[in-house]
Amino acid sequence: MLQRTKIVKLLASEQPVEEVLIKGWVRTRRDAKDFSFIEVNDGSCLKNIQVIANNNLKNYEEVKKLTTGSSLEVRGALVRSQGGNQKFEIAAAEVVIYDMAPEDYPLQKKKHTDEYLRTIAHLRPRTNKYGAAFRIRSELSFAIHKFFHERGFRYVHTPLITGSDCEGAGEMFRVTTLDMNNIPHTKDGKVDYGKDFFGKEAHLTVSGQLNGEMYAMGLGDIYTFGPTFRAENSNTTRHAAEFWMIEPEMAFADIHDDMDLAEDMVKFCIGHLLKNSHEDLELFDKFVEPGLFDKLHNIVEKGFARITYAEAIDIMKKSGHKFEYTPEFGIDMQTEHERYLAEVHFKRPVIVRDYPKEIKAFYMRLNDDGRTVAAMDVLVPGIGELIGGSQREERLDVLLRRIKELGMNEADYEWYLDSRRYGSVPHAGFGLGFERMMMLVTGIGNIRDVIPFPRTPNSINF
RNA sequence: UCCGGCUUAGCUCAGCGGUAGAGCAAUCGGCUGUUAACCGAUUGGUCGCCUGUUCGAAUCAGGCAGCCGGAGCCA
Repeated sequence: MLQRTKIVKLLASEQPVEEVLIKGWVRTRRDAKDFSFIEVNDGSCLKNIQVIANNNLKNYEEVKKLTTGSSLEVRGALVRSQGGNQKFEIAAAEVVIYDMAPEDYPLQKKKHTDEYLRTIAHLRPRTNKYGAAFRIRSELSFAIHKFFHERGFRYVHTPLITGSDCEGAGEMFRVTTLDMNNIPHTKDGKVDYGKDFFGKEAHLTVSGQLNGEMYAMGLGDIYTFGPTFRAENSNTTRHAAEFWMIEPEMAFADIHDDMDLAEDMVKFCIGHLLKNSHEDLELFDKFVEPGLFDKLHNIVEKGFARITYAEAIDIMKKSGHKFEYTPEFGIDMQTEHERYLAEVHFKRPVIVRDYPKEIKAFYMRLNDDGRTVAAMDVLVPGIGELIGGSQREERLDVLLRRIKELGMNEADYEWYLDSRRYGSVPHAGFGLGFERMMMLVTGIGNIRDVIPFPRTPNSINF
């Protein structure tokens, strides 16, 4: 029984092969006098393989009707091509048609806009661009795991449903099994979550960090890589309600170890893609972001700039550049500031650290100056904030003081505080938005186009 | 959520007060080792929805919806 061969393997062949079997979808068909050229793609790579279907095939009349999008298998010989655009092609001995795509197949053999393809997100992986994008997405995921695995980090699965409604990273989606048309109430008129599935309020996670820290305190170096949910009404090209995040956490590490890890990880992943996804990346360098390869090589080869928040403010003040929001110590950095630093001033990724404590989360470690925290953001050209991280506050008394200052409920964090009560150690970590990294490496400008089925406000099709 | 723009054939768009157009796709035919093939013909639209102005609205005004971009929030 002849085994199916993936097209990527056939196209890499050095020699003709007497008999091969391929299965895939028709991208386009062109008729010649006594035969038909069929371009077949099976998703294993960007390129199609050209099939020569001669009129001596017993179902040639059917083959001549093959439309774009139809599915088939072809048995035949891999032979050297007479045409100039490909080394090998398949001289078909048998073509078995699985399914003929009717004339209303929505994908034409021409360029479609991203906006249109978003309306048929279930079919867009069959296009060159989206096929390439999602092969890259797969390869990038693998690179992330490879990077951490090689460094001895353990992969931890933190929960997606959480009982603490105060992780402090944005609006959360409620998880409930209560009947929305018949909600139970307590005596004082509030919703009685005691009758809900978990016996208390539950939400989808906005971050696995707090759980991740607990595992770093046991396993040393860990990372999470999973879906995250934010119910923010954000309508931008860089936000989705469901996205994937990578969150490493290192025990016995400070903010500088954290920055090193972030920079190494970004460089490793891009290096991996340059090596393993070159053909797919070429499409993006050619049609999506001219100069993409230069940008990626630049990131891998040059170090990231590293400055403090105070220095960043200073650079912007002295720049003479006109900002809509004037840079002053204490402000939260705006998109225009991040872009100026990464795109105009440094022209490469820049890590900003030591932010005023007022604009950062409670768990970030208070610096000796008493007014900044050991937080760091990695800003990259074109994207803005790619990574946000910090050294965590390991001193129980300082952490408790911060929780009080911010008016948070200490009782909600008892389990978290235990890590500071029993064998507390300096530790640090960060969060990386996986889709933003996808945007960085492909040049794709909209987060909706780097995630298979995007979820954004008012949009949950497919 | 705020600001701006867009919505006309399956797709991409033109038309901007006088009864709807192009290119591509599709369909049919022709030619051809072609390569987003080529040549010819045909099909295809209550111009997003509602209301108003006007003798007359795709075109002007108002409202609504959807989409796109920017901002905020952040990953």
